[in-house]
Amino acid sequence: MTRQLDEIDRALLRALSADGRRTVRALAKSVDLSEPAVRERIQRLERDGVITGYHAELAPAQVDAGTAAFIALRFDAGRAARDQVEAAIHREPAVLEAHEVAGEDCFWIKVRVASTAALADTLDRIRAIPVIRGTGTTIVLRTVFERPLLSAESTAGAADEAEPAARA
Amino acid sequence: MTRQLDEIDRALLRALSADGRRTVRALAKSVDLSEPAVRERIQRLERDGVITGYHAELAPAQVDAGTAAFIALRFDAGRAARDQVEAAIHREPAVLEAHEVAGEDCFWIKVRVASTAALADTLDRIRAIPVIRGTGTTIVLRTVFERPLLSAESTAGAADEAEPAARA
DNA sequence: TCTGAAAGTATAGGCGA
DNA sequence: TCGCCTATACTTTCAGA
Repeated sequence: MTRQLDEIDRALLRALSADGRRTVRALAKSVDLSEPAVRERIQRLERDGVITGYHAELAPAQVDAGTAAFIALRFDAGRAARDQVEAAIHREPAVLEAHEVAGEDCFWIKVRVASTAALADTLDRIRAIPVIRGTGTTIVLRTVFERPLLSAESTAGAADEAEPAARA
Repeated sequence: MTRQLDEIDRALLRALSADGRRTVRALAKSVDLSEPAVRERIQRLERDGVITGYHAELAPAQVDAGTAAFIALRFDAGRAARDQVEAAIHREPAVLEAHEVAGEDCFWIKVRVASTAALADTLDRIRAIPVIRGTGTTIVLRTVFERPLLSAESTAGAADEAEPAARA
């Protein structure tokens, strides 16, 4: 059910990806359509699951999440074990991403915690999941950058898009 | 310059992290403060860099980003080489995250592209950066979940927070 | 904390491809 | 029929007392 997106849809997605609070009015101006037309499109993008939500981006260090790490997980074969691991890591608030990867490891997860001590605690709880057979932790010394999907796409032609956001 | 956040600030951050478009009115109701008081707090959180932006979340598969991979980069020692790599990968739209990590590898980056063919192209360009000495790619077979900071925190007490969002 | 003005959002009805 | 437009009613935000 992959909708076909035209250039206007993509421009709206780029704009909302960069600034999720941009007003319909501003969007309408930048794509040169009327407000109702733009609202229509955005609602369709939401309904069709192209836009899956809107979120504030927070500075990790300011919300007790200044320490990041990737953890590779190896665990017993079989769907039951995998489901158990998924449920357990989903319950850990520090785990922000979980990916099933090719290769020897089964999962790679990204965690953000307040300190290395907190990382140790999280790691202890993960190692305590019964089916887990091993973990490998890679500490992040510095996050160079993180950005949302599409935000780096060239705006090719439409010379708008500035930055930050700030409510209104 | 780490601001001290009280429980109300944290509740606001949780709410905006889960739904970046929630209105001041709704937020005010959920934390039981007046609207101006809440607006005040949010503006301060933005000014102080706790909230660094607002973004729409997009379904990767629908925007030519259905294939994810992590790439470990090894490159020449020294600040000049590092700066060069940073600049080069920042120019690659497919690179969504870049982290300097402890261990043998220098950087770990996360990429999202349309296909494995596109991944090969991206990888070629990265390998072509002069100072790069080696890469190691780990393909993501399936992303189990991804979530924003704070979104998994228990709402402890305030029984609100539902979901998706959708403009108004 | 409240109130009025300004800005933004939603809905309806009509036009043209 | 579908997508866009104009016009109007409504909600939210914001500044000053």
